[in-house]
Amino acid sequence: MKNSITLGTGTPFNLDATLGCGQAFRWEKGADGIWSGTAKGRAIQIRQDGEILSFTGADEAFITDYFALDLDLDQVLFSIDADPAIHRAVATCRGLRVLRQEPFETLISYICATNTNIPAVKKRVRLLSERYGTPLPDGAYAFPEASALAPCSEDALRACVLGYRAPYVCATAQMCADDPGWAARVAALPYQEAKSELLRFPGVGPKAADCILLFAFQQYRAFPVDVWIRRIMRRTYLPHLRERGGMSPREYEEIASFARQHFGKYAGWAQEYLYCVREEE
DNA sequence: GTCCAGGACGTGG
DNA sequence: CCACGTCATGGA
Repeated sequence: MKNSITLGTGTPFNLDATLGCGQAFRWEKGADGIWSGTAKGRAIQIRQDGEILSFTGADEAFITDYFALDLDLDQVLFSIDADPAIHRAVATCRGLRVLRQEPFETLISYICATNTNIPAVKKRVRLLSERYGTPLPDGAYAFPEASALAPCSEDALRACVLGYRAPYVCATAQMCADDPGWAARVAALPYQEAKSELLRFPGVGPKAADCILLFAFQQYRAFPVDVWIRRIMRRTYLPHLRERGGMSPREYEEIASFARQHFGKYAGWAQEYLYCVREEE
């Protein structure tokens, strides 16, 4: 590995938890302990040995930014540590960090992530990249630009096993290609307005919008509620919620606003720690 | 085979 | 406002 960063004791970091928790879909861990993946047009390999982070394909500034190593994690964890349940999650996954991902990739990825499971999302994103992304070293492919995805037919996208999501990806990619400033505009807005902007994209509902805001726009009050998080929140904090069933917009907002009140302005980080330790039953 | 998954959308009440 | 059915796909 060409480059390295030595993490101080004041910079807790857990590479496995960060790349394995399902926030990014383009990383794989090899048997040698090395994670291989792509981010923002780079093919990167990275491994962690205690305080030593070794990597190729990017410089120290890029790695520091992508993994948010410049953020005071201890202060974040202290602020969300509101009860025994989140305390346990933090103890288990300590060092998990919310990435700073690329907006268009995050937007399309979370449209592909509706009503499905993580392995299937990874396959869709991989196929989109291999077929419409720029080749990178070592047989990797960058996630395609909006201008590369926009001309695709619905059938071509359906062939990337997008299923019924194909027309959503098609229409959203065209909107982005026609409006290259969309991400900069969203980045400049406060949470609620930014969320309203994202909800204009076909295939983006409340949950996907919150994921995009959390993972690509550093809107840390965003609290995505999927079936896992709903289950955890019902079991731990909101026992009056129905046992199961779909989530109405009202219930989604009830859960998310409770989380913001309970965990504070870094509720999204709490969400990632809870999601990381999710269990069946 | 059945059930479920990082849900969103259209329709009818 | 709400409830409900539907939408492909793959893994358990």
